[in-house]
Amino acid sequence: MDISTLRLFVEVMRRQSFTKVAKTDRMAPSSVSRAIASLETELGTRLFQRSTRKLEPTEAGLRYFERVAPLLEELTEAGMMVADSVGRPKGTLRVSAPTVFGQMFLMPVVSELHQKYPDLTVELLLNDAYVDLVGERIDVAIRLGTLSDSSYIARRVRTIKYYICASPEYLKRQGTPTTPQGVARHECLLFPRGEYSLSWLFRDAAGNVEEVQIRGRCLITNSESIRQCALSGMGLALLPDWLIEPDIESGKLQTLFDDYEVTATDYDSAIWILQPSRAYVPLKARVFVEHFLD
Amino acid sequence: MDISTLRLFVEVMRRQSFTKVAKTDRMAPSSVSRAIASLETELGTRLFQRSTRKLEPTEAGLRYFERVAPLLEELTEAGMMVADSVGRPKGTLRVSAPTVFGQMFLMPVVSELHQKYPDLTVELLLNDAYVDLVGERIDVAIRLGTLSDSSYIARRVRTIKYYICASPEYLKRQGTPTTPQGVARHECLLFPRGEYSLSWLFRDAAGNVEEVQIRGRCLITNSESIRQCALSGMGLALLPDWLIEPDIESGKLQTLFDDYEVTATDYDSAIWILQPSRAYVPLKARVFVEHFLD
DNA sequence: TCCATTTATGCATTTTACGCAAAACATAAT
DNA sequence: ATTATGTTTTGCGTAAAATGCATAAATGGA
Repeated sequence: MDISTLRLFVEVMRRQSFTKVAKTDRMAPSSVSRAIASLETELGTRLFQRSTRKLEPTEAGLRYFERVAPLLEELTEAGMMVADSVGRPKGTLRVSAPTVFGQMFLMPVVSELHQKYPDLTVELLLNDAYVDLVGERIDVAIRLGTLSDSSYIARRVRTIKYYICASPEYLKRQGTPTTPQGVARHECLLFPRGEYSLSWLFRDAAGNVEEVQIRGRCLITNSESIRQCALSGMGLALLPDWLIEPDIESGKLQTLFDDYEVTATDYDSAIWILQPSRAYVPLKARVFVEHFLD
Repeated sequence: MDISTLRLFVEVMRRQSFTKVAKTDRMAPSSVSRAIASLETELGTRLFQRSTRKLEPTEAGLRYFERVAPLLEELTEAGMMVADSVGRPKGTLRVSAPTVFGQMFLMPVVSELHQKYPDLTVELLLNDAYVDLVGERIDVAIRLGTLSDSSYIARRVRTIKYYICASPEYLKRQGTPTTPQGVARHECLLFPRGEYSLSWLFRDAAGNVEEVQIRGRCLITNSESIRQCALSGMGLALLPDWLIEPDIESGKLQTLFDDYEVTATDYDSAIWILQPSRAYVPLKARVFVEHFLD
């Protein structure tokens, strides 16, 4: 019995399709079919009840899956453990991160790692949708904002400070608001995340919170695009420090209300490093986190 | 990576030799060598430091072994679990038992199982030396006497009663002893187990214990041979009930001191069923135990 | 009834595994 | 030192198995 056969079995269980698994594993569907069939004859039981349109795990298949899947996890862990004993990270590291953040801060880390460790391959999965770390076999993930699920090991890197900002050209044209309530009279670039974010919260040094209703005709669910709009003088925007720091330094954006703490949500926002909780954290993951934190 | 490769690795770790493993697995030593080599390249580390005369596990090899060996156990367990879900026992059952006991009581069980379950193979390992259940992958073992090690699941079947016995011809010729001390004047057939057994202990109905020094010029470490000697009228023998029951019924042997409890050791002796302690006891093992207990 | 989709199978090709023989090699004995 | 011995490794030819493609079969929905 081959371990790759067992991995295929687990994948088919997860994806509920031979062809899908075959596609992502770059093999012929017939190979998957044959692999499962061989496993079935070896075990002496049918693992899936399958027709051309449906693929349904057998009772026995489910039980086998529940026992085998964690064993495969541990097996790869054990393999990585001994592989790491040579001292140099190797193999493939899968990193998940928000698109823009990854482009800005992870690309340098990746190239650095590539230079330093020639046996290491890095897969950078940049997308802003939720991804299941264990399901997608992610080693390290960067998350922004507040964490929802946390069956993972989470490490808070730092708090994100949000700035109200605009281009100097816009401020010269429309004037610079001096009080929080003054913002309400400005055109604002909004990130419509669900229910809230039609108001911004201003917390002054004394801790007093003031909520200001926001007006704006441009709502985009992509902070990079909002930044572009702000740069072109379309209005005020509330953007995270990491995104606009270069623009502030170059003077292309100007920040307002620096001595306030401004947020669109009432949660505090941070940069997080997530890792799937497992007994052994592979060297490649440790090295990546190290380099990311500088 | 093949699971059989991992099994080979574990076996080599246990046996500390490529050739020995190859021999018991009926394959060429070169195949073992290549299997280990492939595993090493896959992991990127050397697992054994080997010369032509020595085979020494690497630090990494030892760590890998410690993690992988139990995983393989669990993997086979999982396989058996689903295989058992079809209801009929199948595969190979490995049973260990003392030689004579096995010949007398296990052969019928085996043939019964063979008839009832055509997909079941039984390996009956009859030897009187100590065997390591997990190392030898034994499913069920029958042990007689007192248990020493017990990291296993032990089940006491029944107490063994020992009888002083002799052939009628011998008793007619030499006379029948009527008191325990009378035994001392007889020629006795002895089983020299280590230090003790040069005296027999008589416990009467009231619980009083009397120790009698035994004299005998025939010492054999095989109870079946002692039985043969007793049958041929060479003297008194202390033998377990299960061994001489047919002889008693047929009248070829006659028992003495039936209302005493006679032993050669001060421990009480019993028939035990042992099973390696594991999360899942395979159906074939359960069925064997059932049939053995009638 | 037909269509779209998915699994299974036949077949040809490539790849891999296997065992034998011989070599390489380290240790023990002479 | 030299030989002897048992063990791992390698070369090589054969055998077996895996793979992909093309195609068939089957099924549920339009």
